[in-house]
Amino acid sequence: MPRTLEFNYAKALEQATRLFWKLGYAGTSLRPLLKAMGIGEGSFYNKLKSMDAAYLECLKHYNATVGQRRGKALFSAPTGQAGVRALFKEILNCLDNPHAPSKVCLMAASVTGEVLAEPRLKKFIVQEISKMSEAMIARLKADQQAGLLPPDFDAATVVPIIITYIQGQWRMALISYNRAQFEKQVDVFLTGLGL
Amino acid sequence: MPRTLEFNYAKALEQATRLFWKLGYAGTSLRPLLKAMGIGEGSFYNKLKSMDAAYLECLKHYNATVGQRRGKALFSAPTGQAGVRALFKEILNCLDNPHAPSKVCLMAASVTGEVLAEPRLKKFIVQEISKMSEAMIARLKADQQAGLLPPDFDAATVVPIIITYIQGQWRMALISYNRAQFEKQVDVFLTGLGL
DNA sequence: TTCATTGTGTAGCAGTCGCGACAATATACC
DNA sequence: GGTATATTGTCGCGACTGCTACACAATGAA
Repeated sequence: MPRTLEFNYAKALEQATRLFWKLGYAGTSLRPLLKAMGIGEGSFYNKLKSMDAAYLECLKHYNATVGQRRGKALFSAPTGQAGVRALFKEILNCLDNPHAPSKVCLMAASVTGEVLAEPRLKKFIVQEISKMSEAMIARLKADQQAGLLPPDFDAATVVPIIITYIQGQWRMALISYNRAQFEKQVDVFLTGLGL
Repeated sequence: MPRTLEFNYAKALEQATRLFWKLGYAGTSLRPLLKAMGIGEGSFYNKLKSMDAAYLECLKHYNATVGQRRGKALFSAPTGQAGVRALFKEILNCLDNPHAPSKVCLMAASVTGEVLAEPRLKKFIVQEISKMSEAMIARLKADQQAGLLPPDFDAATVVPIIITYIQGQWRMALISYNRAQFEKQVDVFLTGLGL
């Protein structure tokens, strides 16, 4: 019965995601966003309701694409230990990608007072981080039960440390990034944790 | 020969710092800032020239007060190793302070695309971080020469890892903070690094 | 006192903000 | 074809952005 959507929603969302990724949540205003998406106010508010909602959709889109690759790196490795190292390799690949709108992961960039002030955004971000966290804990505990990690290895403590370190990495990369140095630091860091 | 400043500059700067700290660089607009400082446009632009310049002054003020306490924690300890642990304790104290405008360190909160886009702000931030970094390396190397740390201890690699972890800590605290957990994680983290 | 110098308040500029009203348009079922 | 429904572009609202021009007030030196 209704009229069909005139613009390519998937393509528009991808462009929106890239702009948010480049300029940040607070730094992105409506007009440039519309221009990047190639649509007008009418279409935007018809489909996306508000800026906040649009940002949330972009976060979901980001997680379904870039985030999914990280999950894959973590899970397709033979062991949890190898998975964690593969995850870091994937992160370094992102940092090396010259086509990315920003060095910082869009998710990590959202860990800010401004973004977290929106309850629905905060809920989603907290959810996604704890999802990743719990998955990592599960894999490492499996390693442990298989005898690949010592019995006194405390996955529930180590994983938050890793997540915290990753958060820091995204930020530090904004200041100065050198792959070789990062690789060495990651190795020393993980080795220290017994991984 | 000139007219004297009518308002208390130090007090106004303190208030400005607190507002920037609370709302962030991009989130703080001129009018509320003026209200917090208790002055008008005339006085503001006469003394501070621009918003960017004001933010820089606030960063300097923050470093001279809060930042200085962290430096003290690092340096007044008997050894570098103890200094690092004291630094983390100081950070946790900040996270526990209910009167702070925000959980995140103002400096760490400035490690953002938006802030770093301003060359003068970026220069200052990079400078301060590398100052802290080099000081920490020096202290740990002194420990090493005194035989308190093993000869293969690589301060130049370990210190950036610590800095990175601290950056991550400020962000993670925005999501959920529990002192006991953080303390345990810090302990495991530092112990893993040989500290 | 006179005068140069600087601080302060007011008013307003030109632009942008997110958002909604609205008419025109295109679709799909009857 | 008629009609209900949904998408689209345009226009503009009211509020806010950082910033500046300008008149005026206060100061201290001559």
